[in-house]
Amino acid sequence: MTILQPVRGMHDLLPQEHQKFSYVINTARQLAAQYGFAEMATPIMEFKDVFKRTLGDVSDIVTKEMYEIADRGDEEIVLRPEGTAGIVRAVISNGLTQSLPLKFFYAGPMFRYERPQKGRLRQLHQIGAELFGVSDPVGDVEVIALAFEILKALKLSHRVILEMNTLGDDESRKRYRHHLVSYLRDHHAHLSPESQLRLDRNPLRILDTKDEGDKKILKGAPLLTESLTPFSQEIFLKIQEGLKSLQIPFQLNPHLVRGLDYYCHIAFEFTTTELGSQGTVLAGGRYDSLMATMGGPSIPGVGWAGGIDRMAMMLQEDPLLSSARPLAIVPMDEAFDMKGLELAQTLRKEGYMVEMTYGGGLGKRLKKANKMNAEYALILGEKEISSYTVTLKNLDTGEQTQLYQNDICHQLKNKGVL
RNA sequence: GCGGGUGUAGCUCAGUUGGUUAGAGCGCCAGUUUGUGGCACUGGAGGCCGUGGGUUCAAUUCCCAUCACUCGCCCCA
Repeated sequence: MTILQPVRGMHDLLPQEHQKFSYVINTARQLAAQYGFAEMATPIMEFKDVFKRTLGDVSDIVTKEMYEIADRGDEEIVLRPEGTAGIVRAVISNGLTQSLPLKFFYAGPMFRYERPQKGRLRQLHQIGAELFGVSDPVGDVEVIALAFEILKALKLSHRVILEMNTLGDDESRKRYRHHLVSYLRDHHAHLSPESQLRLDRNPLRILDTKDEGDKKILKGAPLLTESLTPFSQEIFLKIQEGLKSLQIPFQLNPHLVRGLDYYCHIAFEFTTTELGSQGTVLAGGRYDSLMATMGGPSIPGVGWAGGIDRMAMMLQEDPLLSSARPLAIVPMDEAFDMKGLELAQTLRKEGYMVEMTYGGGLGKRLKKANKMNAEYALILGEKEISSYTVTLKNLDTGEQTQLYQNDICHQLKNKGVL
């Protein structure tokens, strides 16, 4: 038990859980396609630089949460901690920027060296969508709409809240940072130690502190909205109007921020209270300067990433998820097993879900058929073989009928067995 | 990375004020039923009491460490 443990923060996805995973991914995949987001996949490993450039040298993700791989060469290689940087890198390295806009969807594992908790694994899984080359707020709305529809399709939309804020353009943010820092400096002594640190490094991050003392101080702090340029204000209003006209509910949260410099304008998060402190289910924003920061052309982008693990956890026992009931092939003796498997193959070709039963006599095999939740059993014994028939038994009612082996699919359909 | 909690059968959990063979329910296997399952009854298998060390005549129980999980912080999806 001890030695055979998985690596810390890595989980096995057993069938029951995997089913939920697949359900989340497939639902998202299907909707993304409908919205014109083309699925792509980038490598799980990237040069460290890809993330250093995009996430910045100071962010926690880069400074302490990356899995670095000992490469045989001297390259600094890491397991990707998030998806956007890899997509942007791929867009640049493959020269995809010739025809815009670009819309991409992805799903896959990410790795962060954090202390594990429920809903926070070291190997986490995300779905994500990115839209490049559209600076119009309608693009933001479309991207958010996709996220909302996915959550809705998963029946989670009424259990999450969409919180939104704007970070404005560079000028707005610069102005605001100045106001905020000068306000907080006056209260420096009363701030929490974390916030005191962030005051120099990343003052905007103080806004979403969980420290009660900090929160009190922040009540009197200047708001970002007050520093917004008219242009930034207009953009934010357009997004809000767009969401309203698509009937996507949202709440403004002036304290919602992003720590990274390339983020601008909209920042949004779908959050829940059902998962304890790991409440963010899906989050995103606009990152107009990211592509240029990485050394590509200056192309605006907006996108989001959603936590599959967290969404799967919120999924109720959905009847859609419970697997369909198979037909069970029940040879009465091992001598008829091969005959049974042939029958199984015939039926599978017609699209039936068929399970073989192995070992034991009729009683034991029916028991097994029952356990696999089969609706019908197809029994093959001495009598059946000699008369070229199969006994069809309804395992719910116990009712039995004889079918001819020839053209069995047709007879099954006549019996209403689909 | 910081602080708290937990770790006994496949699962959910009792229990041992330190003392021979550690229990229950569910699940699993078998039998009652060798051409008829579910239900019922009877029986059975399954535990280095997370791991390592210490204290002790004796540790699953007490102490320390460690690993994993978990709650909060940090951070984030």
